[in-house]
Amino acid sequence: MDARAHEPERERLAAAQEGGPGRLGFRRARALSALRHLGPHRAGDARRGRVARRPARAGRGEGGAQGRAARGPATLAEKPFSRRGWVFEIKYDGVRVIAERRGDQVKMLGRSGEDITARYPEIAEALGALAVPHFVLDGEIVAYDESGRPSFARLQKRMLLSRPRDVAAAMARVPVRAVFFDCLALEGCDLRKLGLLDRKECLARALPPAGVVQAGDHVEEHGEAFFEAASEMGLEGIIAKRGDSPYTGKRSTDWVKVKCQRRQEFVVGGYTDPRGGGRHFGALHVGVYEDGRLVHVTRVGSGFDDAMQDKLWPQLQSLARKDSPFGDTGPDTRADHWVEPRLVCEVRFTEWTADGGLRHPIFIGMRDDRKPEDVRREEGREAESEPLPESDVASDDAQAGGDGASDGVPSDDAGDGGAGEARAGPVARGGAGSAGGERVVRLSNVKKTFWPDDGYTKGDLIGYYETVAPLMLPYLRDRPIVLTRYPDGIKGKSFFQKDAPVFVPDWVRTESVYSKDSERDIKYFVLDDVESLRYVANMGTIPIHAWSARSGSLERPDWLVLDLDPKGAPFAHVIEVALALRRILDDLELPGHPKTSGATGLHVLLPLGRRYTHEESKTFARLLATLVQHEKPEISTLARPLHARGGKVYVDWGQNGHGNTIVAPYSLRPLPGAPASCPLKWSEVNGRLDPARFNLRTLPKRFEKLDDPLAGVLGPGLDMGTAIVAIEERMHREGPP
DNA sequence: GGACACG
DNA sequence: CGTGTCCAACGCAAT
DNA sequence: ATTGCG
Ligand SMILES: [Mn+2]
Ligand SMILES: [Mn+2]
Repeated sequence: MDARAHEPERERLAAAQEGGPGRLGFRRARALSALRHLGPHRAGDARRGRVARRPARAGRGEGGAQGRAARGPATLAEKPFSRRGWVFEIKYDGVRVIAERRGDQVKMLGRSGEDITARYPEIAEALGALAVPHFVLDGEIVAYDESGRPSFARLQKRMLLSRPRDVAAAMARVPVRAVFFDCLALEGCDLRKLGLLDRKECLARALPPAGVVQAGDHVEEHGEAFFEAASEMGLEGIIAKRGDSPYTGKRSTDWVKVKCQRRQEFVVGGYTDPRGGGRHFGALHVGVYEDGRLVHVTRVGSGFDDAMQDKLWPQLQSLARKDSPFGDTGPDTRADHWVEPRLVCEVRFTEWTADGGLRHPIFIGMRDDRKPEDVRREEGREAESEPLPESDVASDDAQAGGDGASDGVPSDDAGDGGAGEARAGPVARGGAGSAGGERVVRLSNVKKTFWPDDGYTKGDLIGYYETVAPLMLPYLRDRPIVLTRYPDGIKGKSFFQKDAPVFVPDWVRTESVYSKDSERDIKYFVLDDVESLRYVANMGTIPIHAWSARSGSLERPDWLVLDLDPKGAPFAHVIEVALALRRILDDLELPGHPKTSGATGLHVLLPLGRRYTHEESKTFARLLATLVQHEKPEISTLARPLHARGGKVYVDWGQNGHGNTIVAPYSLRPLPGAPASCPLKWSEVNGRLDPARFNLRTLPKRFEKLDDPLAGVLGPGLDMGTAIVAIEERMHREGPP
């Protein structure tokens, strides 16, 4: 999944080391004579300059319960060190594993000796495929987050599974690898009495340096440079071990851990102006007390969201003062503003710099349980696990938390499901700014490829929406919408966005809607005009999802939607179900208009004319869906769980509640070919219908000479009362569903 | 994509 | 300048 | 309470 993505980091680490002081001697351990007959794992493998990979740092503070329990109470060092005879390894944030292979038999044991082979079948398989048929290895199973860093939170999604079904499903979502750092036995030789370096030499002969199973890297002697590079990469930490130590498998006092991340409280003494517009402030000025006076330490501008800025801003205003509380120990320019030093915040960082600043400061949160006067520079506090502080003697029980980085791949209807990988794609600066109230979008990166298979760029995306704006805007105007953003194109990471960030120019309309769930107002985008549409397109928005209700009548939807979702079912069946629905609507004298979802499904919209509530709409939709399913029981279903659908078309009536959305008519989809959700005439709903034919390139042409077939949806609404009478008559004729 | 901080 | 880090949803029902 | 789904 992400193998590629890590390569650059690996190179960086290697480079950082080579350039480092004294250049690292990758002294190869002497090959063991007993094992000389084993060739190197790869032809010509000198393992030169190979260094650790694997960024780390999310997840539990402590390198995983497993590691701790099994590897014993390694002491914790405050500072990295370099020492002859010592070996330095990356501290992986994973789960301990002992893997044994005897010919065809592979067995993996967890920390307390439980058999975890079935839980990680891909690793067992990779071990079974190695050239060396007999071994016992000690290592760590690791999962990675989107940006390629080890994520204990992700790994937990697999740690608890046991049913083969669940495991198989999770394999695709949470790929894992195993990194081994020790070799207990190889080709029948017990290696446990050998020194660590010798065992690592054997390890390198059994395992490749990269892959689903890999030999963990290490360097000798030069711990500081290694630590430096590890910190640079955001790794969790390093472990130092004596190079000549025999295998103990258990507690080892000659192991020393050094963590990269630190955190402590700081006093807020001011803030800077934001560089762009939008935010209240750019960064906070923070410091600590030293000999009774407040000393400036750093600015910290990363880590708060808009909500935190909003919360902080009034407090900063009320504490405003003219001169710097840091005296002459900090900056004082026109862009700096000062406050009474009464607020305390917590900051995560990698290290103190020589001149008393911080490297990589990240704001964590405000702390009101700490008096500002008590805030001093602390020497030895390393960071705990990120989401929740946790006692050191943690058990292995799960706790979600994590960085909340759900790989939100929007699906809407019959979705692709193609989750994006984080790619090391080209990065470019650029801005869409509000030039003094001027309704002009400054487009950025218009040549960036968004659909690599088709060669369409972000400029094409924006151009498309500009072109179809006259057709599309009637379905967007006055409506809260939800963006699905793909800033790096359809293969990149994606996310939903409801709340308009503070930096959007004020000429883009927003509508505040209270969210019960998050207990706050969400400022939804509202796209009333082509400029606003261009603005969100420039943000990398591909699909636009629209509410069925408009501002001013948010509880009274304009339409009802029935969503026909295949998901394995043949498209011909979708057509057949849609036509059955149409016959029912005709029978009941109800209006209904079809559109493609843009993926593989069809939407049928019925005008409601703001006559009913969302609840009423949903109830009526369920009634209609039931009639359809009754009409086509062999090929349609009302069952939501995928496994219960049995290859039938899902008649989804449930997307008619408050706050539910549909892919807006004419909206593009993040799929190869750039298909659009395209309104249809009923006469087009037949066996020759191919949804892929309506796309970024072709759709504008289609509507040059075709009126919007969906227009009726915004017209007079249907009458449920009349329809229900007709339904009763129909049931008399045909029997109850 | 856009906001930071850093080198 | 370029680089890296952080942030950007929610409402359900089923188990 | 956690997950699956859209
Ligand atoms: Mn659908
Ligand atoms: Mn980006």
